[in-house]
Amino acid sequence: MKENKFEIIYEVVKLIPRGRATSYGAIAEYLGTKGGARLVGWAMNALMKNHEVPAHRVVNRNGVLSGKNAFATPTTMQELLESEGIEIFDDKIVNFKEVFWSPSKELL
DNA sequence: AGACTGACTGGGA
DNA sequence: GTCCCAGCCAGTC
Repeated sequence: MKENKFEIIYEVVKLIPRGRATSYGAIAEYLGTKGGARLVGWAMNALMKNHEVPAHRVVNRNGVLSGKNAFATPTTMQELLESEGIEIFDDKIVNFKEVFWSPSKELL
């Protein structure tokens, strides 16, 4: 299954602090696969079954909830983020810059 | 095996 | 600032 990479992604996503959010590129960079940003998204797709992982904290570089459609409902992701204190407007994080969490920098 | 697609990103126009 | 093109890895047809 080669889910080894996905496993790392799960670990990183689960390590995301509450009220924070990160981008696919940040995780990809932490994994060492720069262009693997899509891979992260693909991993999230497989992560769907792993509801133990807060995938709602993972958004694209623009801070847009691009993967909201992967959740139970397109509004689930927004509801979860708002529930954690993150402000969402038009399916995108308002203060994304403030809630942005870099794994390779803050995690260390 | 070859080609297309996808929760993406970066650089150039 | 926005729009378009090319690159990346993994999975599916």
